[in-house]
Amino acid sequence: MPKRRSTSFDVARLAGVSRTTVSFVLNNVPGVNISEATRQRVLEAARQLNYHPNAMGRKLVSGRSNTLGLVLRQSPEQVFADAALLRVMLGIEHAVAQQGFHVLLKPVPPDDNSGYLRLIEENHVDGIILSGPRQDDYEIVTLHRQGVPIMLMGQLPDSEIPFVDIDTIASSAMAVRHLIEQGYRQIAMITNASLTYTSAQQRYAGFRKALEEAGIEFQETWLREGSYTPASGFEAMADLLRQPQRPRAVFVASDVVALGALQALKQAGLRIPEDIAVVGFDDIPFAEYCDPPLTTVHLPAYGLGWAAGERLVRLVLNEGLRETGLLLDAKLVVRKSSICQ
Amino acid sequence: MPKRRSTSFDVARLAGVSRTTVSFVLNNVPGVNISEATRQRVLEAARQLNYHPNAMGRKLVSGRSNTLGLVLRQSPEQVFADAALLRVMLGIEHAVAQQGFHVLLKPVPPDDNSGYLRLIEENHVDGIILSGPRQDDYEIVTLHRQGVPIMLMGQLPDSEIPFVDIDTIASSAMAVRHLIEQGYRQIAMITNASLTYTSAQQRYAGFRKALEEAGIEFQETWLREGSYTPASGFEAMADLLRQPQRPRAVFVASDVVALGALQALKQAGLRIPEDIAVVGFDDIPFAEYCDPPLTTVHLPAYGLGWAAGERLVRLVLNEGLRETGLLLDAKLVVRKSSICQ
DNA sequence: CTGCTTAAGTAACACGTGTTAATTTCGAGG
DNA sequence: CCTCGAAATTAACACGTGTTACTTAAGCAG
Repeated sequence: MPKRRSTSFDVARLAGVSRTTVSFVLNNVPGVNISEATRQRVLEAARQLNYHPNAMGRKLVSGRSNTLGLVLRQSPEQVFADAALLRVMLGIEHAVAQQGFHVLLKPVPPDDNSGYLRLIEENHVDGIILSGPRQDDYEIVTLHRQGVPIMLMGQLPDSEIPFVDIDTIASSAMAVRHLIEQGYRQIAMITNASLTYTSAQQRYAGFRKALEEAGIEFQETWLREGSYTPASGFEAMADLLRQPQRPRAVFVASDVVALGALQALKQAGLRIPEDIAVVGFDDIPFAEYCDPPLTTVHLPAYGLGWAAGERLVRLVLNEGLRETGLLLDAKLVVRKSSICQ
Repeated sequence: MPKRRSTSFDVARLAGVSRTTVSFVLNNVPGVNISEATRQRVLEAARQLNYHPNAMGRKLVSGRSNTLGLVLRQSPEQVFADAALLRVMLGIEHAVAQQGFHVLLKPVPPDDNSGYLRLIEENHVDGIILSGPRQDDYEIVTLHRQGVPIMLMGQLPDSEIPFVDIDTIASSAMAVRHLIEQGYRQIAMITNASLTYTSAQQRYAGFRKALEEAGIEFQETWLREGSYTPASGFEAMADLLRQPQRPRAVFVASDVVALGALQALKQAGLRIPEDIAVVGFDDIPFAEYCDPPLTTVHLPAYGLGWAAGERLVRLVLNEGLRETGLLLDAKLVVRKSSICQ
């Protein structure tokens, strides 16, 4: 039971060569000549000592930590409610693990704008994936200017920072178009979050776009703001039902919020979709098991994470990107909540 | 715009002292005498150069990385379905961040038993939090024997490895007792996972215990195995309903699985809780917004994470633990699915 | 045998820090 | 003026690796 971890020096001594040779052999350095005999001797010695190069020493000299920071700017409540986040994380991890990178988790509450600076100041991470970027986040712009590799999940208007996102406007327009094709024309909307968030704005824009294309005029009184939680959806929907004129369909720009909205509808004694149709957004795992199953826009969460990770690694390795932004396609998943038989 | 990060050497030069003095001042080393004048000069120089000690160098010499690995042994599907995981993660992060530690995310599929060995072999992390330990996971036992700090989330029978968990047997017994107190005596169970998992076994044991205490004899035909997903719950419940004799209540040992079960009940035209009562486990955020809202055992996910993180840090810092295992209390959340008016 | 080229291997430096042991400074007591 | 001890500061080593420049051995043509 060897207490001390064995170093490259130990391997060198056992193999009867220099430490340099060990490094050459184990890293397969190209353009260096090592005889097959010594190569085998080194490999055998390394195996025998169960040698694994210490990451620290390696990092120190290479200047790279082979670690990426995943920074979550959402508040704890939002994080809890974000069912897609886990899939995003797995996507990131699988993508970067292939290149030998690791993922460091760093939640930073919205009111703390410098909490993640240390990660790169102290060289803890080589780059940052920022989930839920906020418009007033100047630090991230500064960081990007200084050349720190950054990948946004979601977009930040008027910035040159690379990002990965879905084509939100097109996707939400697709969802609303689906309702229109089903014959609905009196359509309300509940947003996923306050309209100060980029993503909320875009989902709203798609809604407006689809209405416009169909020549349907928008009812200002049929817009409500959700805020990530089922509770907010419940409130918004209850408030909507108090309006003199009741919409025939609702586009709720978040499945989580839609869960609350569904409950409000049931409490009001309304049938779905007979009395009022509902379409959500995100396709959380439970959307399929709602009552009724929820028609929604499938967010390719795993793919988003994968793309973000893969692209950030390219940035760190200085391989460059073809285009700054990448927009993935979302698909509409039609279930019972919007199909009036 | 200084391209190169400034080092402690730069600070030393600017302050006109040696690098050693800089280290002493910035680390507030006790028992060393530094005149107030030079102390201020060093601090000012550090501020002026925006100096932050490079984590690599620090780690190399201290032998500690100040990073903990969060290893997820569940399959991707399980991870997706595990709604509590995010709260656990946040709990861990908040607890260890207070002590200056970071969290590295490392999903390791069940069929890969050595994927996380590198994390500690290469000294990437100082300790490991293992979520979803498996019985056949010999590596973790070996690691523990070698003195690697490890904290389990969940228990591993016949092992001395420190763990954090809820008192699962008591908690699930509490849930079943609640049903019994409501007057139900014909109670079926759907497990959260295959009974090869410790957690599934314990939840089942609690079920049996509550029945026994109430003098109710157990019906072998009323037990079904779920496997983390709503789909598995749907199947299990549908199969249960095919039995000649129908139970009057069901204890589903996972809210996620329960969602599928609920749907199966509705498709069969049964009313909840009038025809059949349902109690879940975990209290996922959506349990409150099911139809009907689900009675369930509230898993203190954030607290579990926090405790695991805090205790692992103690292990890493060699502060020792009072007891190997820590059992947190879970609470029953009574909602409509089990209250027949 | 000489001179040149190539294969094989290594000494030495760099990375940025923490820490021990040694050195210098300085004031006071004799 | 000398000495001694405490206060203040630093030289030097350690951590474990990657990499450059250099040395040695060997092969081969002339």
